[in-house]
Amino acid sequence: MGRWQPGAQGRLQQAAMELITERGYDRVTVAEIAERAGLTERTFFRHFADKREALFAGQDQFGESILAGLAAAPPDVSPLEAAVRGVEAAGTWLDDERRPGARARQAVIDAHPELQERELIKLARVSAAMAAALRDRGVDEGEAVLAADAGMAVFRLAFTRWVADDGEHDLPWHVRSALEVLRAVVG
Amino acid sequence: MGRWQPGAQGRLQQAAMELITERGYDRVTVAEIAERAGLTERTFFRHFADKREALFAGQDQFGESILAGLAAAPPDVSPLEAAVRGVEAAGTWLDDERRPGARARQAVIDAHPELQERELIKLARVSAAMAAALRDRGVDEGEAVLAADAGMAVFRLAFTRWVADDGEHDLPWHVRSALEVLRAVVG
DNA sequence: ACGGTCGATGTCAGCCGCTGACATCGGCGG
DNA sequence: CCGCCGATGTCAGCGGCTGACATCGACCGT
Repeated sequence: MGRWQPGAQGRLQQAAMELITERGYDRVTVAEIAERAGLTERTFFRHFADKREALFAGQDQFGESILAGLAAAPPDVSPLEAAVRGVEAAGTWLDDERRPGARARQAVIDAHPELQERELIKLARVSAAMAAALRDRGVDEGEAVLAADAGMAVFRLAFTRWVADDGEHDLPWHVRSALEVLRAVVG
Repeated sequence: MGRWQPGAQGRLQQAAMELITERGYDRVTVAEIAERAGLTERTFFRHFADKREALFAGQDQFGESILAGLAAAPPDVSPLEAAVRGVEAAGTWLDDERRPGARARQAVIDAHPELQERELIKLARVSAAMAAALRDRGVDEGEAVLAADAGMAVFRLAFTRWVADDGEHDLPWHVRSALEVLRAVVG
């Protein structure tokens, strides 16, 4: 056995989630999170760039699965369809097993503006990456940006409904459903 | 003449903008901003909730002009058209005279992630307010959200192009232009 | 004119997020 | 067995932000 318990980062994430759900984000200090994880405040900041980030680790995989899904779309589909294939792929990553965790996490985020800010910029960066990928496929700049933003808007509505949903439909289903709503609104 | 020079808030905003463009956001302290404005750090925080907010005061008017524009749209236009009328109205508020200021401000924001976060949540709140206004008009929940988000996406693209534009077109023109792009992408 | 209230500001102490610099110490390769 | 490496601890310190209390000119009513 090593000098340290393994899984420091995971323990920090879990401790953060627990304490924040118990007391609320701003009534928990980083030192307390670290203490519950058996570490020091300084070590917390070696694993996460700031306090908020402890709740957003793993989001990278989410963004990558979207980009992979977009890249896997045939070259002849429309830009919007390609973007939707991306968020649909993320929908298979967020399967039913992850729904309770996603729900709890979203409740925490919805209750704290500073966490909403962080989530928004993460989504905006994914959207920008989608737009860049579409441009690389030869899509015009403006169309790429709007297709990516529209795809992300579809995802957000789908995700909201999936989180509120009691297991009747999976996330890809909600994505397709939201896409139909978008078509009705714009078309 | 009063005990204090008038326009404290405006002086703080100007001082913040100057110092940040000179040195960059994170190399300026609130105490320095306050000092240049002839005030103390504590007073800064009586005018602004936090350091970032000094660069976002006046945004309320922007959001209100959007909502006013939306409310002024005839009841028989489509939800998306109503949302676009809103952002178009904001486009008349951001006239040619304000373009240099908007450009400088946007350059500062683009250079600092924490400011981007703040901008994103402000736009998200305006979008949520637009969606609520559309719901009040009798629009279905999902359609309202997507129409508002789509309208905001159109605005963001239009604003980006307007800022980069050398005065050839005004913002409402860019809004209509971006809307056509959206229709091409989704339709 | 006077006294009292009000409101914007100043002052001060203090918490917390976050960082740089340096020390510690077990694991592991040579 | 030695020495390097890497995760962690320790410590000092800055800057954002807040609560509590003091200050003092303006304004209002008498």
